Amino acid sequence: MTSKPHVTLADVAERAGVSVMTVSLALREGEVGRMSNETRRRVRETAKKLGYRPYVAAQRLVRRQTNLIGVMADLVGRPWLAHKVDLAIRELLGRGYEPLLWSNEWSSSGYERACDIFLSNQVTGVVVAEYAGDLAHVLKPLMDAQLPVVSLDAGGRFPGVGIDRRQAFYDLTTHLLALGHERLGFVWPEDPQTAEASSRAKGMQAAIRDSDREITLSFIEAPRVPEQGADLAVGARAAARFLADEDRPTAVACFVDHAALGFISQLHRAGIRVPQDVAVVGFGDDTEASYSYPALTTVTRPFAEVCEQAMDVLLGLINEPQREPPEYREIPGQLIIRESCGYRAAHEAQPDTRVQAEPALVHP
Amino acid sequence: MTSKPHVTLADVAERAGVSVMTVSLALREGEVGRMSNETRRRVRETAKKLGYRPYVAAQRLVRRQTNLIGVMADLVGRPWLAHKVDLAIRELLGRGYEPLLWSNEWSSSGYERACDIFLSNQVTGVVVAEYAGDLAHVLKPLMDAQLPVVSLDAGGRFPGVGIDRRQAFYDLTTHLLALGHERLGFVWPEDPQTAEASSRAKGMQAAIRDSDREITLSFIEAPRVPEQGADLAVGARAAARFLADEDRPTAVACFVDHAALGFISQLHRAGIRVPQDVAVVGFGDDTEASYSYPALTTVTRPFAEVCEQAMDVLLGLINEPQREPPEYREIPGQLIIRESCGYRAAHEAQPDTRVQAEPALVHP
DNA sequence: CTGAAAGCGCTTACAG
DNA sequence: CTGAAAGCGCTTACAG
Repeated sequence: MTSKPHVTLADVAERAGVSVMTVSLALREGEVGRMSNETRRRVRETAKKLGYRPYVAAQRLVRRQTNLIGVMADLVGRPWLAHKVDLAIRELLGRGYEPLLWSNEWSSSGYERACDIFLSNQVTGVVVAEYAGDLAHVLKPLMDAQLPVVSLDAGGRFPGVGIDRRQAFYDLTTHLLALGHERLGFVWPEDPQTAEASSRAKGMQAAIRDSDREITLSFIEAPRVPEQGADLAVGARAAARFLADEDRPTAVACFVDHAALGFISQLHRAGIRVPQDVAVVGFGDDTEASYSYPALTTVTRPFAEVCEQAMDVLLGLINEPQREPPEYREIPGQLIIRESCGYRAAHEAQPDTRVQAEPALVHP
Repeated sequence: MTSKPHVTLADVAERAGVSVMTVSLALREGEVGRMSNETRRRVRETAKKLGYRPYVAAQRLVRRQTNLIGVMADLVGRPWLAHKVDLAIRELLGRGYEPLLWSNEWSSSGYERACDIFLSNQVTGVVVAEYAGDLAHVLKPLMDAQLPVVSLDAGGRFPGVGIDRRQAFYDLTTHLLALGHERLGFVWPEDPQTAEASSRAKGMQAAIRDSDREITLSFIEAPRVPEQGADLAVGARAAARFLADEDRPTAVACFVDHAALGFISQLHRAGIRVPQDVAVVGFGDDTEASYSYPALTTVTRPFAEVCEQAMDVLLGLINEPQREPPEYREIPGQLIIRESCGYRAAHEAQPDTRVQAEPALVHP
């Protein structure tokens, strides 16, 4: 109603009978000692009584740097992306920064709009939490502005930290081979990048090479349609192709847990048992993976470490711009053995069981 | 590197040989006609060449109102919350506002911090997308500042729009009763609110009353631990209680889809078939619901309508503050019949099938 | 059609 | 220990 609905420094100053400058100083945290305790106390009390809150737009205008960090991600459709962003933002807040979040589905312009918003808000750095094909090109405005950009498990075109998918699939494959499987499958979405070219496939192939055995690896690619639950759908579509195959693999690794869940649901529907007829493993250790039946063997995403280290990298870029930026590096996850690969009899296992041991059962 | 890394209006003005005022005017969208096309063109070209972007902090400071809307939610743990927030933000952007998102897990202070941030940024309105027990108390600072607050499916303590859970469970129950079930169960998390007091239970009881039959309804409450996948865990824990029951219900309605999925996975593990031995239904139509086995009978959340209408309410509160705020209202979802209630033989059904018809099979 | 002045709310120097 | 002055980048009146 009133034309000036908020309380300003000047209001507090007038009420407390001091200057604006004194109020500003009194309300600051660190600055103890330069001011009489009596004045400080009186000012703070007045500010509190009036419900004063500093207006950040004014603070940002006058300070040399904002404490804003742009965060680019897709929040929808993949629960673990929201989780990753959540952890990253907590790290930022813990270091005194504030997040300016932009999710690419919020506008049809997506990344372009994100860059606009970040630059118009004078962010001091940017976290890219989402891999996209032409990232380097799309983020050019940020590079032109010489903004520090960090990749949060979004590929190695920028300094940052990510998850080692090659290692994950190396470990999954090694485990499946130890169980006796000789015909492996790999489920992957039809993508700009082919299944063979993925780091996951390279991990599988390396494990096969290291086993010194005769192993076949077949790639099962299924179309990905942009929709809610796209990964589940990829798994379900891949199952149709798998079922049509005459010489089926006995063990299938899916590129993410949700694909494995979609894959398994279609096998069930076709009367094929997991793990008795086919072993299935995923990647990511999504919460659904431990509450499905059978519970999914998978590899964790070490987001906590990834986020912490990536934010360290970002702060390094911000605070020491003259230093050579570090290389993008990857952190390995942890193999979690549950029911879906047949390591334990299904009825023994608990949904939450996290076994880290040598395989005991051997597949035919 | 340079102490003034960004281009300002003054820079553009100097380069184009006009005043700051003229640049400001030339760069505005609507203001065509008041300025010579030649000047406008030259200024815009110069601005583009220099890479000028207005600094929003300065704009906000000088304008009477910001175009910021605070959005409070939990982004993590429940994929559909991210989806809801996503839709709401798209609505906001389409109406010329910008979102200032705060997720309650980002800080231990949660809501309190959210209010702080919103007020410090001088938002013109707030969307509350997350139901929490003591909401009215926690949001008091917002009310004190006379900010328009809208509930986005977050309960009726504020004007806004939500989903009609009572109707959803009325419809689910009516369907189960038509299938012949007489012993029903309702899975609910242990909560400040008891199962009996929930609007879901009221919907079930109303459907039972309206059926004029002798129906038993038992409440299966299970502890909820704050963790990733909490709803799945509630379902799994409820299953343990269900299995220990001597006189088990033949049909169980779970408060959300994820609880149903957790519930079903434990039944499978115990060798109990769904839907042959027990019918299970959920609520929400999460993507996992259509890709599970059996695919889940459930009720949709009409988030698109909810978000659109809630944002209309918010804009009404902002633009006509003198008018009486409208009542909180609820929109019904749609019953989606899939495999888990035994309506169709499991092997006939497709994961995506959305049948809207009278039940044909009768239990038991 | 264009410009000089004032001011949004705050902080950073610099005086006293 | 406290205050008056200048200014961050922009827009809103108001002159010419």
